Amino acid sequence: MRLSQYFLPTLREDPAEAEVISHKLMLRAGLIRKVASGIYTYLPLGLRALRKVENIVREEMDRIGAQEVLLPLVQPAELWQETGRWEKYGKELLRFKDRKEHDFCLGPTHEEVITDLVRGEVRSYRDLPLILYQIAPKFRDEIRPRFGVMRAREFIMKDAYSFDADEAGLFQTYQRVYEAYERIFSRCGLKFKAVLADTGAIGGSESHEFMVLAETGEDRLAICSACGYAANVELAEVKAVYSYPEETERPLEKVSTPGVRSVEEVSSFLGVSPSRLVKTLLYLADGEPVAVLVRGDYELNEIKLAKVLGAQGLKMADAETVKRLTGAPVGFAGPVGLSVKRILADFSVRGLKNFVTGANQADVHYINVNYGRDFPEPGFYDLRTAEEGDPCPRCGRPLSLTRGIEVGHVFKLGTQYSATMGATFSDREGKERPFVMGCYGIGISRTVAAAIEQNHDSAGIIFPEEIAPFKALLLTLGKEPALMEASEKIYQTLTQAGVETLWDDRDERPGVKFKDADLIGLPYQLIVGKKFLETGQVEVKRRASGERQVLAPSEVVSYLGGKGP
RNA sequence: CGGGACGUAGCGCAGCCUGGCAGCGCACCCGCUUGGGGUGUGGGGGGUCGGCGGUUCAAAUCCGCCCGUCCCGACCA
Repeated sequence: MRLSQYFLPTLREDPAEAEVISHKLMLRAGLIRKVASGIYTYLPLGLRALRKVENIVREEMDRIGAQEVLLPLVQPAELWQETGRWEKYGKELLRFKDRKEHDFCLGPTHEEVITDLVRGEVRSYRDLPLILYQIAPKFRDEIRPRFGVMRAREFIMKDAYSFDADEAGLFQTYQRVYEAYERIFSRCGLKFKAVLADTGAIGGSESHEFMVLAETGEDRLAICSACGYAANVELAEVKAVYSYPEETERPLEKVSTPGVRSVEEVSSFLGVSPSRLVKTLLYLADGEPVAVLVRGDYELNEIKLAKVLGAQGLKMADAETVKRLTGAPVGFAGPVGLSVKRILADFSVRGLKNFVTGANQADVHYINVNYGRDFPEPGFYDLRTAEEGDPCPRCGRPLSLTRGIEVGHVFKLGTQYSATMGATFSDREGKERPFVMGCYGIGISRTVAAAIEQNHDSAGIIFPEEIAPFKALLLTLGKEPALMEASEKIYQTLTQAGVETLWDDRDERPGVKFKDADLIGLPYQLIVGKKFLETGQVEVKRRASGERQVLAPSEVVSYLGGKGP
């Protein structure tokens, strides 16, 4: 492709709307343009990168025997009503009516559609296992789209669904997909980690997330370098043992703490370490009030809490509810005399004596609080978020925390969709059984963004070779006929040899061409300029290392791995 | 949805407080110049100042409502 005719609008300056690096670079390098919040157009260069990722995914999915289909983006309400998700899914599901006033939605995921397809067509255990996948747009009306295509409302996803006869089959299929994912992200040139994950809204029994390691990632990961345990912190079990020195219980006492609410404030006001504070958090679990006690220096994990409570919907009590339950404004809740029926505590509170809590009264805290004496002993559970240095739940060595971008997610679904939708097959004995399902996603557009987040420098993108839109950029520096002729010849030769080459044949100064070259980040830059006129040699610069070497034009093709004539 | 910021040429911004000719840089078009890291120079085109309403002799500027965008928190590939 000749750059003089290629639709590649690059920007000199960072667009004001972009905050994270991948977003800035994708806009500046002419990969994407925004149409509305969370909705993007892919320009030719961006689309090529997207297609590279898609093709890797396609090859690896096909390799494990998965078959590609294309499911509709627009889906009828009836299917969603069958599984109950029409009501449960929430506002991310964009609903609308057609001209006949029938309800439809834009597909945020496709379990219903695929299960509907398979229940109609697959009758026998002989046809199993079956893995179907698609690479297609999804729409999720995210509350807050951000970071460009990293968290967009419309995005490209590969979603796969597996159907097995039994749990053992699902186990094997899950394993095969898991391994395919490892190959996919390795081939994309990414540093990633598969971690244990929560199953969230999709549901299911076991799940792993594939995380691209990056500082800007929205997820926190707990990793054990000793035994290889890796989990999203939202899930990571805390097995810490808390040993508190023996203390005699001192008399309960009220202290005046005017306007002092947060753990930090109380801690510095009373001159007591946050670990001697117990915060009382009020939640509504399916509408029922619950109080949760967590040591002041730890963070409550809402996912763990929801699981312990078996609650579908869990939300923090709003200021009014807090006032109603405690009789005090937010910031002064405590377990002593609290009229909430259910009180839970994190293990970190067990054994703690003479701690500080709110007194359910404005501007007052209690000191020397002891459970069992001042309020009934609560049930103790693992309710806090894992922290750096907590013992690994598997081997006990200290965990380290890092950040990641979720690019893939695999779930064991079991029979929850097939059973509710009546998707069954005949087993060997002729008995009807529900399919045992799995589902497997990859954010294609997010993978491109994550790759850029992980591979860039101050000058621009450094595309990993496998997903680069082109392999090489040929830069012609100058207008002399000899340069243009030689460049043309190199360009033709490379193209014919199957080396995807973009030729910067524009009438621009060298500086402009170099800046754009580094910005768009193709792996190789082939420079034909003054030195070529002097020596007849082409200078090859690797974008990643900056390493340069000179080659005769005839050597360039084989250097870049082109096919011979 | 709560909290914060912003909306002026394609992009990045100034002007607004204190109402009075709509500006700067980049990009774009024409000329000359230059030609290995965003060359220099001369000329030129491009604006419902987010929208609607109000105040005023006069509104980008003051007031009200609305829309949009971005950032921070609860969702997810």
